[in-house]
Amino acid sequence: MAEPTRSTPRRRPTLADVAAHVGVSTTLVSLVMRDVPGASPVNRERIRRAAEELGYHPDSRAQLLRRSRSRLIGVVFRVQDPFDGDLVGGLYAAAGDADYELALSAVAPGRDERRAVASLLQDRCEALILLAPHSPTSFLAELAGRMPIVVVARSVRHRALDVVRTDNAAGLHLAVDHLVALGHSRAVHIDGGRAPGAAERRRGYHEAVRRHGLTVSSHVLPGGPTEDDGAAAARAFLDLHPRPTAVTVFNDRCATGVLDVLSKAGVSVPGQVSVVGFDDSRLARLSHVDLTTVAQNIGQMSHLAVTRANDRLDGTDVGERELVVPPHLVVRSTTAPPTTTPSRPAPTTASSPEAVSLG
Amino acid sequence: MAEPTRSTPRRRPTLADVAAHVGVSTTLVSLVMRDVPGASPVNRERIRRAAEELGYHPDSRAQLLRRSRSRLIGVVFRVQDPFDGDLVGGLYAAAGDADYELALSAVAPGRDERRAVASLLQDRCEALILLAPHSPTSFLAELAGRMPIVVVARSVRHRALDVVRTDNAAGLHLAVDHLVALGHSRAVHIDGGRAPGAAERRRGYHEAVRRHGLTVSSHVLPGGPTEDDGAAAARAFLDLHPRPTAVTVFNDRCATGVLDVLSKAGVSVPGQVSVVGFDDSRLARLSHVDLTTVAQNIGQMSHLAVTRANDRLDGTDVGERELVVPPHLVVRSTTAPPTTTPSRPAPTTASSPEAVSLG
DNA sequence: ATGAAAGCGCTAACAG
DNA sequence: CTGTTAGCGCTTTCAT
Repeated sequence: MAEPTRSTPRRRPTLADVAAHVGVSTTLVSLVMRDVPGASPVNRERIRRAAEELGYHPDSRAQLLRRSRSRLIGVVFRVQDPFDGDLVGGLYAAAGDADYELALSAVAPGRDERRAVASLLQDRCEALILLAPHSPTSFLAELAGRMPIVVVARSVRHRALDVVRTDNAAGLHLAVDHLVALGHSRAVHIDGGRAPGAAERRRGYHEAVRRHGLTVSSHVLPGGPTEDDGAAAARAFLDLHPRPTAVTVFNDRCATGVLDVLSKAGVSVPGQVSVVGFDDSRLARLSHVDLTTVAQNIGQMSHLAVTRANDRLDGTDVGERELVVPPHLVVRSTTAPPTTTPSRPAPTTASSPEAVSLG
Repeated sequence: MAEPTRSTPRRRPTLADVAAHVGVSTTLVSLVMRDVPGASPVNRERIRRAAEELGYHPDSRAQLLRRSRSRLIGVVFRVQDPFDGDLVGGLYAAAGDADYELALSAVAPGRDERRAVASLLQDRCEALILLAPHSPTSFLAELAGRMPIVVVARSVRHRALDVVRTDNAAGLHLAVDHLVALGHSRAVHIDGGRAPGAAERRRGYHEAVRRHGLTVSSHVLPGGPTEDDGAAAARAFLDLHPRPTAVTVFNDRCATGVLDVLSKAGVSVPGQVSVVGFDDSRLARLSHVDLTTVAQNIGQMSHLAVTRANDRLDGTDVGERELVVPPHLVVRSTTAPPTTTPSRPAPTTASSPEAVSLG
């Protein structure tokens, strides 16, 4: 009878154990475990079998210590953020393709970015990918003096930092174009406050609105990145007069808060108001939310981030430090043509006669 | 002029570099860096300064390789799950207190639990904490033959596995007690299907309902762990006749879906229907959701998981393999007394005269 | 195709 | 208080 409840597991087997078990040198075992040529098929097979039997797993610490390169990329992410979660998924895939391992370090309550980075520094990562970091640029720049740093989803302008981000302004162009094409002429943007990307999205909204000659529509309601921010903004929205028929929102989380308040207030979406989000997060895809939204290309962003880190490590000469990825619009069920004919521009507010121009 | 854009960062400094820079032995530097006694204040200071100046960070791979113990605990978590996110936060805190480091390995689309575990196995973790794993028990048991395994938030019964979980049944007792105290007598439970914990919560609901002598109320509507599941269940709920005045839901995500559909259907919460969730996730705390819910004690669960791993590693004799943590009720704004007087028990269904007993 | 030996950066004896 | 030495488990020359 075996003793499966043994509380002191035996020492983990080493290369030498496997070698001794088969009766060959550690060198040979090393070759086989790494799948590199230089061992006879016979030995290869015997060694494989022995490793399996002993439950041998190579010790990555020792490997890393010995190898010239660690092929390890550190990733700092916010353990609570769904968008970061998606990105991490993409990064795993991209890293695998480029033959890198990932070391994850979370930012959580009680664990700030500095700590997350410090732990990665000790792990011998060759480069760092930081997801939407909020550390001061000076800190990021200092880091970049040590190793390649790729910042994702935050726009930092520094000659030593690589950035991969979505073209936020373009995203709002898409959103506004869509609304205008549906026939909307009175829109409002609920912004993201000081959140990363908020300024660009706000700017994109203004540009698009101006381009279409919408006049009264340039309202921006203060919002923020969270559901609560959206809920608060929606309450302000309900007081607007005349009430816009369309609203673009900083991100999906915020949009969710907006939708909830509208729903509770008896305002139908998209019947009375059309809503467009940003991110195409899991949230937006939920069947009962089914939010029209601007999708960030997570796969491509992940791929670019890893590739850029790799290029830096290889010393490949890359051009731009900033990689801007175009988003695309995902039309779902929160947008539709406005039902009421747009009321005439209130004489109190509007000065321009061409209130609606369909682009 | 410095060259801050230098694309080939210099080799990272080693203990020997620092030692040479100060003119002492590596041993002394090692002592100082680890904050252990045995160096003169003068040298201590000089070494600290030199390390800082050179930007020295100890190489954790080498440390781990040399030390007898790694004091590293591996954590497998679902990168998408908000509850796992909370737990990871708690685990960092608990690990810090017990002087352990955490190695994170994510389960993501394209990266299953086996891979997540395999990578941890190579990292020389001494023990593994698995958050709500879905691997077969046989796999977990096999793992437990190698090293201590602590399973969190899933009930696995195996003599080699430690489990830390919430008392799910007790949670539903709390929920039902609360509803009954408010005066409800017709309730329904939207369950979690095959999700971990769902069966226990369902059982807890039934027990509580029976204990209170509620008769008609034993309905259970099929649901699931996601918002979509909740939305679907809510649509079924709306068709119920007579409509229950209270509903307990498998978890907060599912409850969110329920709330949304009710809201869109013009059913007021808590006016016409009271809703209780489970988890006390961030979702529940959002001001516009403000969900009454059963809170899992994340801090304690994290603490227990780390402590248990530690005890196993120390060979401390621990009793129970299963640690069951009591939840508590957080009353927010989705529960209130029923407004309509409970309709008399329909003679067709009810046989018991004491339809409502207030505990 | 295979093996012997050196050494990655660090810590743990053991001297002094 | 400080230095010397050995070796953690592995990969890498360099032999054979």
